[in-house]
Amino acid sequence: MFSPENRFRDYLKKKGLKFTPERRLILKKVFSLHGHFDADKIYDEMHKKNRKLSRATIYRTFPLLVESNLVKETLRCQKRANYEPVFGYSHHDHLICINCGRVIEFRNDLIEHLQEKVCKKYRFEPLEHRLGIKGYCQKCAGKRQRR
Amino acid sequence: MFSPENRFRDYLKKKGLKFTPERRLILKKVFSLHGHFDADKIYDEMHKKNRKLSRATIYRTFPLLVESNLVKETLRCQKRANYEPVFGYSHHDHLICINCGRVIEFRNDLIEHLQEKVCKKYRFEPLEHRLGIKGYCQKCAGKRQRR
DNA sequence: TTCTAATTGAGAATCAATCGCAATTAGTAG
DNA sequence: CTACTAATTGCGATTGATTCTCAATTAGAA
Repeated sequence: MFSPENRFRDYLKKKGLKFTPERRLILKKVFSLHGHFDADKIYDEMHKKNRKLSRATIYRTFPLLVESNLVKETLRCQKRANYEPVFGYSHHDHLICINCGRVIEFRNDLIEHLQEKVCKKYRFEPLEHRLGIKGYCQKCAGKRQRR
Repeated sequence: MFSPENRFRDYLKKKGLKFTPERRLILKKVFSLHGHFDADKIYDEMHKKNRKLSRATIYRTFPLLVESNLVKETLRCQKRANYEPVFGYSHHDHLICINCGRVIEFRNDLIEHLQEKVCKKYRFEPLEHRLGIKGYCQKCAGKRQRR
């Protein structure tokens, strides 16, 4: 009963917006990629499959997906905005290579637990957190040494 | 003996670069602000004080300040790149109240340590990390309950 | 089936950041 | 101190991502 599409339809209806073929396609593509994506990625994938749709539509659809809590924007490492699905995926944090853009996902329960403790200490009620570590991945760190 | 300027001079000399008046001015401004800044902030501050210098020079100087470990780029959540000084400032993370905007700074060495361990595990060379927890501060959480 | 507000695509506009180039200059070597 | 040269500057043009404008189209309620 619960699927990204259902949630998206509900959200759109509640807002008086329409569930168009374009929005359905973008939604499907987003959830078929199983990972991070950006506007260009979606654009290219669509055009590869011969389904043309404009960049404007893609850029207009992303905020709706975020608002309906289906995806979230990740900490941006480069210039372009990057997203990842949240519906059906569990929480994790990121290592972001500032050279090649590679993103390594990790989950550390002890860190999560300590965050909760910090919140308790300050009587802070957490809703969401982001932990991003920027640096060089193994490959790029190696290349740097050799310079 | 150790000052941002000394460190910057050393860095520039080591790289065969020059310590120009423009670079000195930018450096001074950056460290007189005691907080986050971006290219436009520096540009405006300069022009307020009647010291004109071009945006290009500012954009060209920031990477040098980062490379010499005087400032760091914060993980960007908005469009424009944002920086903060590191020389003379100690690391901290943030609890951010999404209701009143209050920012609580905290430091937890165990979390820091665990982050290092994660990096080691993935052979990732960390340069900078940012942990932000969004939610409600004590005051605002209280108000919410009563609603 | 009708009607209307929402949506689309295409291209123009915007905004941050970078680049190319001619004129200038810091700082080293005499 | 002077000459020299590679680095630097400002300017304006350029790039690249994203947003906007607007006429034509369409989802979906009535």
